[in-house]
Amino acid sequence: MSATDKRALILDAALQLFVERGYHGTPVPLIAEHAGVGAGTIYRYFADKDALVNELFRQWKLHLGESLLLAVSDDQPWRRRFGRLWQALYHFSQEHPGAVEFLELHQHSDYLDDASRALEQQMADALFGFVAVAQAEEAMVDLPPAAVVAMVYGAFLGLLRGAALGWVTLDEALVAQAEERAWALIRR
Amino acid sequence: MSATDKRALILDAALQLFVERGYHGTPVPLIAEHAGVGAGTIYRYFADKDALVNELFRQWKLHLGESLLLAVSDDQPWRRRFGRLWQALYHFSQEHPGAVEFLELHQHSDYLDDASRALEQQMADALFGFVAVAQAEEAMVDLPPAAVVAMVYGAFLGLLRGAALGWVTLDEALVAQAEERAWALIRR
Amino acid sequence: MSATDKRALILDAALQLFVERGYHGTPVPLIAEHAGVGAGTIYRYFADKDALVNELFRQWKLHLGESLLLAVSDDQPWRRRFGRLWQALYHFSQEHPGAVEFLELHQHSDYLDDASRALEQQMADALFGFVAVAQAEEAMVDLPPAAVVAMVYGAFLGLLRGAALGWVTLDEALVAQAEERAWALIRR
Amino acid sequence: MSATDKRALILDAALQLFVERGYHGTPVPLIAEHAGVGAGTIYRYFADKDALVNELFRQWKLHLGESLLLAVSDDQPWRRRFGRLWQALYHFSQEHPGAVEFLELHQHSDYLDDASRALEQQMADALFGFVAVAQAEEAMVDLPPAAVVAMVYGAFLGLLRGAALGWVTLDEALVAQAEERAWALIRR
DNA sequence: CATGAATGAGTTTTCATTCAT
DNA sequence: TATGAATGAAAACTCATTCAT
Repeated sequence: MSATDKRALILDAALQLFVERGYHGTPVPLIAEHAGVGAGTIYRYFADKDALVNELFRQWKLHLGESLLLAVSDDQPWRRRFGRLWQALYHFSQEHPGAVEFLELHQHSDYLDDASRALEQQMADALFGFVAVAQAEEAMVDLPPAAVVAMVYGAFLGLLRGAALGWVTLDEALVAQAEERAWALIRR
Repeated sequence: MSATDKRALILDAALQLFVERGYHGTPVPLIAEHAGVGAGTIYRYFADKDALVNELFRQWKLHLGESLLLAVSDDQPWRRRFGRLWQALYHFSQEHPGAVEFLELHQHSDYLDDASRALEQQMADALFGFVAVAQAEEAMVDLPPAAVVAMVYGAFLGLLRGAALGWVTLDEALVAQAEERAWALIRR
Repeated sequence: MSATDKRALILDAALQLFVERGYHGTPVPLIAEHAGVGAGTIYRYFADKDALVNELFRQWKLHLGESLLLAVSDDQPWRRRFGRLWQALYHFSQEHPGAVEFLELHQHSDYLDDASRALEQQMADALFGFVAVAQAEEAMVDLPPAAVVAMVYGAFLGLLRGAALGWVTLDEALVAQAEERAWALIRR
Repeated sequence: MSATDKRALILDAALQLFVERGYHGTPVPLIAEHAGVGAGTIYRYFADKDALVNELFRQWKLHLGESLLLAVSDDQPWRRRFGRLWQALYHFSQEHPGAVEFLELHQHSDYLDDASRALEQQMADALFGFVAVAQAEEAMVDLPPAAVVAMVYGAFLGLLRGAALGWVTLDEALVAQAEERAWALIRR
């Protein structure tokens, strides 16, 4: 097995466990066990547990950010661009189970370092900018862009959480309906 | 100081610390320090740390549930009833800082006991029922009730999170606008 | 048992173990066991193992320094003052077994902090000053004061080491003879 | 590179590191890194870390012993023989930096094996014998031979330590003066 | 009742040693 | 033969919980 594989196994195991049990609730040896490696091996790839969680955060934040930016980059009507964003979010959450939930776990955390916080700010600013442009073209409701993003993203996270709790069954049909409602939330 | 006071001091300190640092990230002696009591004293009021967090969960879940049910219990037009619900949520979050955030921290947690989970289910069912009735009266969008609740509650939590991160300034005006948009999200 | 007692028990146990096994060769739980306390207790009195060894170093460096300075502070002939110094060193080493050896373990150590090093320098300077004054009065050989101190102190440490290895039996008589020879080493 | 070279590289790296950080404070992989070999390679030349340190000890103990015995083997006046011993010690310490210090690190160590201890005893006995003969010829002070060796060797080590701490600058001139004083220490 | 010093089980982290390449 | 990634046993350190005061 290559070193890259092992690193990836560790990150994957950590992602699932952090989502299920939280950062402080997850012992490093448990991550190792789930990754199928020795406990000491984790410290060959990450300086410490903090470095691991920060790398995980940045990896998924970047990955999600790229997916979302790609979705809205086309020159399309705003309704269509929003639809692609919403679908990208959905498909990302399905293809990378736990990743979106993980990114939300850590909002106020003591263990996120400056680089992680800076990246988070950058991603947020990109979304705020997207909303601001739409507002300038009178295609989106005139709330502070951060509030628009917060509500839409919050609504999506609500669905994800509902699915995790077994209250909602997320499928293409429901997500399409939800997209319609989310658009109603923000369209002018 | 009465015993009730001390119990309340402990619960209040625990609430703030759990929100800031998470359950596993908060040492019991730190709770004691913030509460202004001895570490041993906590164990005179709660069997262990698990019992404390479960009691806290149930206390606030009940409190929030009562506030929300009270808000929608009047016989009013649905738009009005939704508005009262939204405002109740907002005022609750302002009057009890941390409580709403705390309740969301613990969705999949290992440490919530059966009683807490049952209570959570009960509260959720009450909200789902509210939505179902509104749908029966053709006042609300025809999504699964759980999805409606998830999106609206998620949107509100998004605003709260945005406020905590300093991205949004929550005030009466913004919350009223947000209410309007949230209604757009769910109205038929 | 008072907190001071426990602190002293820990310091005493650490002194003996560090002399026998070295700093890095002594696990904290072993210190705890020898002190008759729990392993966690050590961390109530000392921030970490480094803080413990530094405190130990400063305690004995100060104590030894006081004993030596007291010995030479009287206004006496130089031969007599040296004799008192030598005897003080001997009695200190007998009354506080391990302390002198411990102080010599740590000459180039990574774990001594700035305060410990500063104290060491201060004690050394005091001895160098003592020699310089004796030289100014033409009572002591005209080598660099540091060299004089190094040789005399080294000769004493050699005896101590010889005693520890069972090669020499240190008693009043031998120490008195050795004092005579050490004076021959440095007198003008 | 020959096997002998690699073995020597490892021993040299270990010598310096053990002097700087102590045996227990020196990780094997660090020795490997300083030696420019792989960590696993060390175990092709030495059974384990203990075997390495014992081999190092015996190598330098033998080497130093030979140098000292060579120095005193000539049939010369005792003052002259002592002078050659002292100079041999000095030159050995300069030509093999760290070696003399290393030999002193390990006086009471748990990790020295029987062979190393026996060798140490043998070297000591040789020196004691040298002193005993000198005493028999009434050329040396009538202390126990071990005490004479301990004081002289200790005085030399003191200078070495003083040099390492930057308190003394060891050069030919100082060492010659120090030799004079050391002789004063032991001559009848 | 209230406390906080004490503790040992549990956590993070290190490192001597092995072994597949 | 040489390597260095991998490991698990052991180290440093934390913290939920107890109990003497």
